[in-house]
Amino acid sequence: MSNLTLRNTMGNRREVFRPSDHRNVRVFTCGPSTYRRPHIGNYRTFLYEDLLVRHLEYLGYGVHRVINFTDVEDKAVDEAADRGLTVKELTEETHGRFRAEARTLGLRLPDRIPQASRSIDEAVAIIERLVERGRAYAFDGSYFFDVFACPEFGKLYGLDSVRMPERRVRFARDTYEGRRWNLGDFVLWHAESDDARRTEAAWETRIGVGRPSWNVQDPAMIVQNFGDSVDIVCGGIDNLYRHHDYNVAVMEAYSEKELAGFYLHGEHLVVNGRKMSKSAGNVLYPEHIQEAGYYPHHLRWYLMSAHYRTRLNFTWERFAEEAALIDGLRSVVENSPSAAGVSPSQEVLTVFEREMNDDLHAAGAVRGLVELFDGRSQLSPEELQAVERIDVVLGLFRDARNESVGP
RNA sequence: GGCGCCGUACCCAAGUGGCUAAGGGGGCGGUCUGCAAAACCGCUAUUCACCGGUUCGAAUCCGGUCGGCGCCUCCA
Repeated sequence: MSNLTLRNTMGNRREVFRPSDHRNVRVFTCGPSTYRRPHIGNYRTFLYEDLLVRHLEYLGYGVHRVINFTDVEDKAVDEAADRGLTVKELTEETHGRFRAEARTLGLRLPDRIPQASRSIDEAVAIIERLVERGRAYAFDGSYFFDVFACPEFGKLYGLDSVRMPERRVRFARDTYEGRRWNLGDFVLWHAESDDARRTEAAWETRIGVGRPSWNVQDPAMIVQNFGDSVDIVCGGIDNLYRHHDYNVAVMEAYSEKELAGFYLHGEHLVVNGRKMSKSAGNVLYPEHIQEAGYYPHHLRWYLMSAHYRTRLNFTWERFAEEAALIDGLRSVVENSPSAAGVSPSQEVLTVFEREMNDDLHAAGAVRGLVELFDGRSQLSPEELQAVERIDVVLGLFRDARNESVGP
């Protein structure tokens, strides 16, 4: 159906994309934290996922995308407890702001965003089955995943007996806090705590009173929305170690099927060569871009101006250059005469499809347009027609005739 | 300490085996202009951190060295 090639984190190889159903694609993407607001690096990840979904639709697939809120994880409970809120109230606050900012950036979101707090039954069912199969065990009201009952544990990250033998051996010998059997075992269910009770993040269930851990919330939402497997799992690179590999372990122990055909991981946005962090004081939010006099399309383009699997270094100097580039392109598009009934320029479509089918190289597609239109003041009606068609994916030009966009 | 990514001109950056190593910024020179700005034109890496290897051929592959960054704490 398409010539789309994607780099798959599983195996770290480029593979031709083929969903299990040749017409429909199931995409599972990790949503924002519910305990603090997303910064522009978070939005970079959501943007490449947005481009993935839009491009799959361009290629003719029906796409069922889930973006999730893991709203009962430890930090959400802590934050809610600190502020005297329930986790539900905290989630609603975050959710509203996220939707508003996403809309401004042109990120399309599903109408409904699943929440871990609404998939407790699925989480319990998963844990029960893992216990039945000897893959998980209870201790003092909590439940843990037994990594040694899972021979392939760590296969996504590469944590296997070939690459990290000492780690497996160490897991075999140690115990941790007298609770876990092995150091590598991870929690599936937290027994109820005072903070959890206070923030209403505890549920009475067949396996006890408590809440699902981060490691079982995604599997629960996958089961709730897709069943046993999906076509693509997406997220930021930091989700690879100890989140997606745990998801793989849990889901595959549960279903005895492969979780996903493809795993995509986006690299981080860094600022002046350093990772954004609260302690470094270099965290940038969309409002900082707005305050500097830029518009959402500048940020949207900037965040896609490097391939999603390469680290993007934010500097104001480079931001200004990229803003000038996209404005130049937009003004050419804006000055172009439209005409009904013309067929789109094949040359433009070819550049776009070549780049996007090459592991979603949106930056290459746009730079290809810049090269194609170099020195021109306007496009032919056929070229404009093509630009409008591919902009359904890129989302950079639609507002070219309407500058009233603003965060 | 372990694992991984990266190192292309003054700056940013594309390019992952083969025509003369994209592009942008900056700088320099020019056209235009009362002067300037803007715009446009031209110039700005015999070479891709360094050393060695593979190959007819390497920025691209392999080994090593140096340097930067990231991960190894529920951080997209």
